[in-house]
Amino acid sequence: MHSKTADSLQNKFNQKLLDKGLRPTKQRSCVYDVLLQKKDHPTADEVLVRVRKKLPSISLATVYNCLETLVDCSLVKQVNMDRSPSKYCPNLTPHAHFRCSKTGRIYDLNLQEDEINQLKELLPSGFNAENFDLTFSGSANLP
Amino acid sequence: MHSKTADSLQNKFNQKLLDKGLRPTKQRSCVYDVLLQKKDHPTADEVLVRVRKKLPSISLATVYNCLETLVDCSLVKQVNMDRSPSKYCPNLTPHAHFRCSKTGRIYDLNLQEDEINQLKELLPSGFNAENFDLTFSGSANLP
DNA sequence: TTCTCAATTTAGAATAATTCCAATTACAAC
DNA sequence: GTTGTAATTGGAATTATTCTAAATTGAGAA
Ligand SMILES: [Mn+2]
Ligand SMILES: [Mn+2]
Ligand SMILES: [Zn+2]
Ligand SMILES: [Zn+2]
Repeated sequence: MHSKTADSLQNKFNQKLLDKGLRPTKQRSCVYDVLLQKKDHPTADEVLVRVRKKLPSISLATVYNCLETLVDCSLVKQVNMDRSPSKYCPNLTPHAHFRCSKTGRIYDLNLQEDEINQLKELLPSGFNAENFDLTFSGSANLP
Repeated sequence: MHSKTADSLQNKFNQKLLDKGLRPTKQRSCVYDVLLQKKDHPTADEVLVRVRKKLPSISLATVYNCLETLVDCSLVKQVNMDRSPSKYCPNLTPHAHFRCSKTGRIYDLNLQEDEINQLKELLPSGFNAENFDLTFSGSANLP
């Protein structure tokens, strides 16, 4: 597969916001860019620090507002683990997460369609899942 | 299998606490009993209300302390969903959760050993999971 | 272009779950 | 019974997030 161009991502951003009657402001755009540039599941605080490199006067309230808007527009996923601060992820494909207990680093584990079907087979009859949340934790020994 | 008697559960409770050099106090015992009596994943606030039927002067701080102790002793699991208050569950067998979006009710989905192995097969090599957290949400249509 | 006005941003206050703290109480061992 | 540590308690503190009300922005109307 080809990776998305900056332009096609920009178009997707504009489109999804306009679809909901919302404005593609520079704050929203910058928050979204920050998430695309380093896909490490930052918290709102970390997003604030990164966005301020471009928009030094943006407020934390606005970062929270923008993140909520991006989640509502299905441009970003909100990721919650235990009771730690929410993290944000621009990977919209169905995926699980792995948190390394040593480093705290979070990895995306992309899932194939058949793997998702396997997951849903865990449900007894009568249960109809629209969503799932799967997080592993342990140690990652990567090359 | 036979279900555990009240006595054998009492023994397990005493044993696990004593193993860690902790006292099986009436507050800890009562919090644990409340979780066993109605396995509906109550929050700390809900546990407080139930425990006060037996111990009217117990404090919320003590409920939090007791729940933390029970989790540390592997008598109870702490269950977190999104950013809602922590819930507590005495089911120690590996299981997933299903939250009905209509009623908010939470169901345990017990998993067989082979199903757990299936889950761990989702991990690429280099990832070693000690734990997993699997939560479905959707609508439950039960008989 | 200027005007208008709803949408957005902003700073700071408020909220809510949880943790911390310092004082009291309980209780096991001596 | 005294002592010493663990546990409980009420209230203060913490922290992530949401709310509020005022200022700013910017797209479309005039
Ligand atoms: Mn944060
Ligand atoms: Mn609660
Ligand atoms: Zn992710
Ligand atoms: Zn459970």
